[in-house]
This record gives sequence, C-alpha cells and structure tokens, in this order.
Amino acid sequence: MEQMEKTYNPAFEKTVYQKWIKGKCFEAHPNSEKEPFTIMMPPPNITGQLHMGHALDDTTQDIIIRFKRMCGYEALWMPGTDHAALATEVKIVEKLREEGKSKADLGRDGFLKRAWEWNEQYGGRIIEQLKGLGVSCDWSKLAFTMDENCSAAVLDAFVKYYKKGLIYRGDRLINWCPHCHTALSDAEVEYEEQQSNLWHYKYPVVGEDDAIVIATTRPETMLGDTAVAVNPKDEKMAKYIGKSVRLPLTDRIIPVVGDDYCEIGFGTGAVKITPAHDPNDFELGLRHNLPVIACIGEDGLMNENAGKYKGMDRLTARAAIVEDLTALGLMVKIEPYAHNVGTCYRCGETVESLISKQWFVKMKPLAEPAIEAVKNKKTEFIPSRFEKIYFNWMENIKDWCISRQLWWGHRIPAYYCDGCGEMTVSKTPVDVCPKCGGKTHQDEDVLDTWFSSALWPFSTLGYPKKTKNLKYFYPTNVLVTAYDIIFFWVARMIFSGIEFMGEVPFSEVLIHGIVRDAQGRKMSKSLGNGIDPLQIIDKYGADALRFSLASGIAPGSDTRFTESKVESCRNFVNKLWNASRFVIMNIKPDDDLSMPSRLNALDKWILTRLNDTVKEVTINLNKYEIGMASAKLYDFVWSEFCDWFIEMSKAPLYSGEEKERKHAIAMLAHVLTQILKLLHPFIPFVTEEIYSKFAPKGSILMTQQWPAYNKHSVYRKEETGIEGLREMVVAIRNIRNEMNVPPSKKIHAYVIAENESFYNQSAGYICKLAGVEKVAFVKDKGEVTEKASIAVTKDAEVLIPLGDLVDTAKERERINAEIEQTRAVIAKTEALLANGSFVERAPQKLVDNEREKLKTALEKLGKLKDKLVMFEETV
RNA sequence: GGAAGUAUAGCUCAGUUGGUUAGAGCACCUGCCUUACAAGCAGGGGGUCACAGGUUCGAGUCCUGUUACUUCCACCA
Repeated sequence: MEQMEKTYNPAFEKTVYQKWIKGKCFEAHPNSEKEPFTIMMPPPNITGQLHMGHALDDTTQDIIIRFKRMCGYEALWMPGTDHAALATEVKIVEKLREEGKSKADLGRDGFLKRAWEWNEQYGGRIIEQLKGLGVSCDWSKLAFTMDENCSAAVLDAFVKYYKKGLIYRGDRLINWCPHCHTALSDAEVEYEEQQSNLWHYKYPVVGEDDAIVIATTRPETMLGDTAVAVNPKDEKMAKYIGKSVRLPLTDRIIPVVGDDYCEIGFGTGAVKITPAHDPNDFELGLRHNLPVIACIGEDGLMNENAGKYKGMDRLTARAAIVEDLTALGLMVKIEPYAHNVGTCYRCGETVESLISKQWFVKMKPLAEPAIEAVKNKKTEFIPSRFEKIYFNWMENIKDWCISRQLWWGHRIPAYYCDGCGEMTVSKTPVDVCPKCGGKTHQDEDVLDTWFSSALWPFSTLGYPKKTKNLKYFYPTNVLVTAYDIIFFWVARMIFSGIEFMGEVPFSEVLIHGIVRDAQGRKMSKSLGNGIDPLQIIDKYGADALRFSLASGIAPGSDTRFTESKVESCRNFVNKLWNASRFVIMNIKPDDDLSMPSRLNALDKWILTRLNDTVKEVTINLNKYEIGMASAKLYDFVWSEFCDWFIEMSKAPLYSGEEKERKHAIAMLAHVLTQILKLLHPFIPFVTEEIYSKFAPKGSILMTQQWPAYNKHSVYRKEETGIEGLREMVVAIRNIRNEMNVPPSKKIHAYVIAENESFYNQSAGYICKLAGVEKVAFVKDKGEVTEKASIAVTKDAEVLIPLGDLVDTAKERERINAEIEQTRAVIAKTEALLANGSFVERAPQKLVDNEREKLKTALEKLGKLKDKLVMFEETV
C-alpha cells in the first residue's frame, strides 16, 4: 500500500480537483433514467473576491449537491457570475479617476470596451477562488448575466412585460444617488440614523400680522415648497386652512392645506410640503393638486429654482438658508434631532428623492401569484419564519424602478423616433420609426442588475429557447442564500419564474445567516475585520475551512468565525488522516478487503453504530441539517471508530494469527470506506485523497454510492456485549488515573463475570485498551489475596492488585462517592416509578427502561457495599 | 411605529415530534511521547438552560408575561 505522511498536509487539493475535472465528475446532463437535483449558485459579482459569506454559502451548497449526487440524482450545480451593473461601474469609474480620466472621456463605446476588459481580467478571479474551496459545479455550463443567452432572456422578459402592460415609463418620485448619478430601487436604499437638527422657523401669513412656525430637518428643500399642511382636527392650527403664507427667501405665496398627514402634537403642528423631494409630500401634493417644484438637481446641487442658492451643494445651501432665515429673524428654535437618512447601498451617499422619468415594473399583478405560491407551499422557506419577511415585503411592494443611468448593463430595448417621438419596444434593434419612418435612437439607460438576476434560474438553462436542459432541470430544487438578499433576489426570482416559466423556480429556499467576526461584528472593509478565506485555506486546507463552516451552524442564524475552530477542524481532518494511515499501513497487497461473511461481536457492534450514523446523517442531510450531520460524523469517527474500534482491532491485528488479521483488516477497510463516503460532502479533498490510497485504481470516491441504511444489520447494543466491555475498560482506566499508574506500567486484572466466556474471548481487548498484561478469571473475590483495587460494572467485577500503590483512604472515598451516586439514581428512579401517573401515562418503553435502570442500580449498589466491606477487610 | 430572532459551561455554539444524570469545540486542571495521530491519549472540574408564571406524569424544548441584546421593515416633517 501507498505510504502516507505522518501528518495531514492539504497540498494534494489541486491535484484532486484536477482529477474530478478530468473525470467530468461535476457535469450533469438530461438523463431520463435519473431524477434531477438542481441548485443555482448565487452568481458572485465580477468585481468580487471570495469572502467568508461566499465560503459559507458555497460550502453549504457543495455539501448538498455532493450528497444528492452520491444518492443517485443527476445533480446539477449551476455556476455563474453577475455583471453587477452599478457595483462594477462604480469600480471602473474609480479606476478611471486614478488614471485621470472620466466616463465622458472614453464615451459609451470606449467605456463598455473597458468594462468587458474588466470582466476578462477579474470576472474569472472569484471562479478560480471558488475552485480552491472544492465546489463541484458544472463548469461546462458556466454562465454570465451579460452573455448571449442571459441577455436574450432579458430582452425577452422586458418585451413580454411591456406587451402585457407590466412595464411602463413615466415621471415618478424616485431615489436618486447624486454620487453614482443614477436612479435606485427602494431595495437599494439603506437607512441609517444620523444626528441632525429640527429647525423651527416662520412662514409669515399673507395679509396678517401672524406667522406659521414649521419644523423641518431639511431647510434647503423649502425652495421647492408648494404648501404648508396642518391637521384639520388641530384646534390651534385649523384656522390657517385656506389662508396663504409667504415663502421666505422667495417671492412665492403658497397655500395652507388641511391634511391628516400632519400629526397633531409633533413638531409645531405645521409641515412644509415639498412634493418634488419627499415621497409623503409627493402623495399629499397629488391629493391637493399642488404644483411640483424641484430645487435640487441630479447632480445633488441646487438648481435654477433655488435663486441665489443655485449651484450650491445640498448641505452648503442648508447652512446658507439657515443663516439667512436667522438674519431675517424668522428662526425660532434649533433642536437637536436624530433621524433616519436614506443612503446608497453601493457608495453610501445620501440619496435624494426627486422626480425623474424612469422605467418601472408594475408589481401588484406579479406579487399576487408570488405570494400565493409561497402560501401554497410551492416554495418553502427554511426556516419558515422567513416566509413572514417575504410576505411582508411582497404585500407592501411598490413598483420597481428598473432603469439605471449607467452604461454597463443590459440596455433598455426602447427606441425613440427623432422625428415624431414615437417609442418602440423591441427585441431586435429598431433603426427606422415604424410610424413615420424617421431615424430612431435607443434609450440611453440600462436595466437594474437584479432584473437579469431575477431570470437566473431559467436564463442559465437556455431560456428563452426551449432547451433540453431547461426542460429537465427546471424548476430547481433548493436555493441557498443568506437572508440579506431575500428581497433583492429571491422574491424577484419567484415572481419572474412564475411569470415566464409558469412555475416557481425552486421548491425550497434554504436561508443561512451571515459570517461575523469573533466579536460578533459584521465583516466589512471599513472595519477591516474581514478574514480572507483564501489565507485560511492556505494555512489549514479547504477541508478544514469547510468543516468549520459546516459545524455548529443552524439554518437562519449567524455564525462567528474563529480561527481556533478551523484549527480544531483541521485536527479532526488530521485524525481521520491518521486513522486511515493506520488502516492502510496494515493492509497487505494480497488482502481481500471485502466484508467478512461471519461477524464477531466487535464487528456487529461497529456496524450497528455505523448503521445508526448512516441513518441519522442521511435524515439530517435530507433536511439540510448540516450542522447536526457534521456533529454526528465528528463524534462517530473520533469517539467510536478511532477511540474504540481501531484500538480494539489492534488485538486481532497484532495477535499473530493471520486469519484474525485478515478478518480485522477487512472490517477496518470496510468501515473506513463507509466513513469516507459519509464525510465526502463535507471534506471532499482529503476523503478523495485517502480513498485513492487503497481503493481500486481509477475508482473515484465522489461518484460512489451514498451508504444505505440497512435495517437488517442492526444488533442491539447489549447483544454484542461490547458495551459491558467498554465499561470495564473505563473502570480499569479510572483506577489507573486515580492511582497514578502510567500506561507503561503493566498491571494484572482478575475478573469475576457471569458471562465469563465472553470476557475470556475479549481478554485481548482488555489488555490492549487498559494496559493490562494478563487477565485472570476468578469465581470469588477471596481468591485474590493481594491488596487490590476493585471496580464494579453492570455485568462484572474487576480486581486490580496494585500492592502498595493502593491508598486505603482514597479507595474508600472513591467507593463511597460511587455509592452515593448510585443511591441518587435509585432515589430518582424509585420516585418516578412510585408516581402512578407516570407509570400509567408514559410510553411503556420508557417505564420499562426505568425499571431496568432501577434493577441495575440496585445490583450495583449491592456490589459496591460488598466491595466496601471487602475492601476494608483486605486492609 | 410594526415584525422577527436570540438568551444553555469562562468563551463560541449544538440540542430533531417534550422523555436516561443537558452535549461539543476552545480554554482550564491532573497524568501520559501506550509504535495511526502531542494537530495526540486517559481522566477531571465547571451549567438554577435570562427571569416569573402556566400546561403536562414529565419542560432547555410548548404557552403567557418581564428584562436584555440583535436584526429586518416602515420613515414622523
């Protein structure tokens, strides 16, 4: 057999990955013999670098897809990248600025050329990084939101929406980022609390020696005020309704209107109304038929309606206006005030509400079936509480602003006639106006990047073409993502899928949390607390990282990343490595590694434990309970297989009996192989590498069948006697520990057991595991004349002669402690069984268990008392 | 303002339809280089499962309330 290094070293990962690629192990094809299982990878941005969020998301998906593949599904994990219109454009503009250039210098075509070069250069970077993580996606199908097919899907969707009247163009109040210079959807605005002031100042009432005091956080928008609102039910303020006020710093006269929107008791009881720059004011303006006067432009500067403030930045204008109002004696009060300010999710700039001509998707008709689909469980969220978040958003959804004033992205397929102004929406370029034959030009804007991501589950499979892939793999099975893009992406995929495919895009949405730093903070560039998964992979190996991300997690909740956890997972991988090394170094070239036909007690015991593990892990993985599955495997491999089975196997292995050795090594190889399969989805590299050391040449672990639960090979624990044996070994070890007897010092053991023949056969195990040189069997304690320490187990007693090492007082203390503990168990069990309701109402099995427990405890107590007396006698 | 989540060992977290003496990793203490593994082995200490009630034969788990923290949505000028 091949030699293995003494310590696990993940250097083989690249080679193993190449082996999978060469074997086309990741590829999936329509196959009528098999059922498909499909996962769409959330496409990373082409600007992106692999971060811990990706590592968690993609490890989760890889575990699921590898598991399903081994279970016999035609498993497709579709990879791809997202052009990320705004995010990428921001980066390229930054880069250009460093070079002293601007977008305008390059022009649209030049800029796009640059963007495609960017994609060439960086688009593949994160894909390469993902490969390092071991992801088993079908690279032959790698997609990009701007590739030919996805672009065709975008055009198709846009035109279909438009023809159905679900896309329209119009002047609406939208969110505008003055820095990125584009419109944003509501979802792209993040609110953050900022300290500011509430300015109270006077608007003089026309024709009276009176003034209305208004309160505002945004004095600079007063130049766009077209009314003042008061609540008609407000006794103090209602008298102003119908009057007019003179807008300071301007010569405009504006009306006072009555509206419930103005809340009694807040501020001064009067609100200035700026329909052009506030969504609520805009609504109120519509109700009262107010004019809309914009005073801030798209550049974030005051515009021509701002009089002498024209050209000033918003904040500069604010200061100037406050100063001027104060000078005029109109300022009443400046009160510190904390309020939420909308900011751009890409650049953090304060967004402006302003009126602009944009494209919108009408959401109500799309939201309704999307809500129904989740209500009817066509798509289920895991954990289900995220459905509420989804419903809440979908039920209150407003129309989706989809046009962006950017160049990088899918250009809106609308063409305007230079002559008659006619607009034509078409999948194919329109050069000539169909109405007047005049020359046309295409809409300058591109689509929100999420418009194309929304089509991802079917655009990547060939839509709008009716391809075999689309037919076979759609709808997909599970979408795995963090909760932060439920609105951006998940919700939009659901309504798009229903709209264009007539079916929800996936039956399950598995939501995981985000990876935080050790202090529980979000990892972010600004905090500088991000941990680079690539560095972790370099240091500990991808398997260690994967296992640490898969362990101790529960769906929907956040997880903290600590290097010590990775280290302990690396240690687990090392443990597996060494256990395998032990098995493999004991295989001789002509050994037959097939399962022995006759099984001994030890075999039955480990197979039962293995079988239990297979059953539970399979159930867990089918429910995507990855954290639980990994914990069970960790425990089984380390605490059962390594600590007990391997250790016990050393007895037959080193017994000198060739027949015994052959039997033991075949069992070891069998159990190890099953373990490698079970662990493979979690730690694919090391399991594949180990497998290659002893498996038939050319055999690939990742394509093997997932171990099946076999209900016929289950033996009751008691049946094998191994549990009693373990108890005895532990008891002897305890004595050693108490008496400080090092393993190097061999001891003798006298055993009194009813089941003497079993313990006789198992003497080798006891010797190996407890450092015993010789096991002798006696019928009665009296036969042992030496000064001995005594341990009692449920089916045996063992005497360890330790001569002068035995500390009488200590020993008595130990026995008394054990007696006390046993008495506590007896008391509790007796009380439980004395409770009529328990015996009557608890399941029979449980009652029987308690009776059995009481019986064992009573017996043990008897032996212990006996032992105490006996011990005192020997002294 | 609305909604959700979390609270379990010193730290980070598991804990499935309610059912043995509530678990793991890390940290800590004791003893070991017992030839697969010191990235290891054998042990040990450490928990009123946030608090108060309730349902139940039985509650970390279900219900109600309280407190603390977190998040999402809304955006009251």
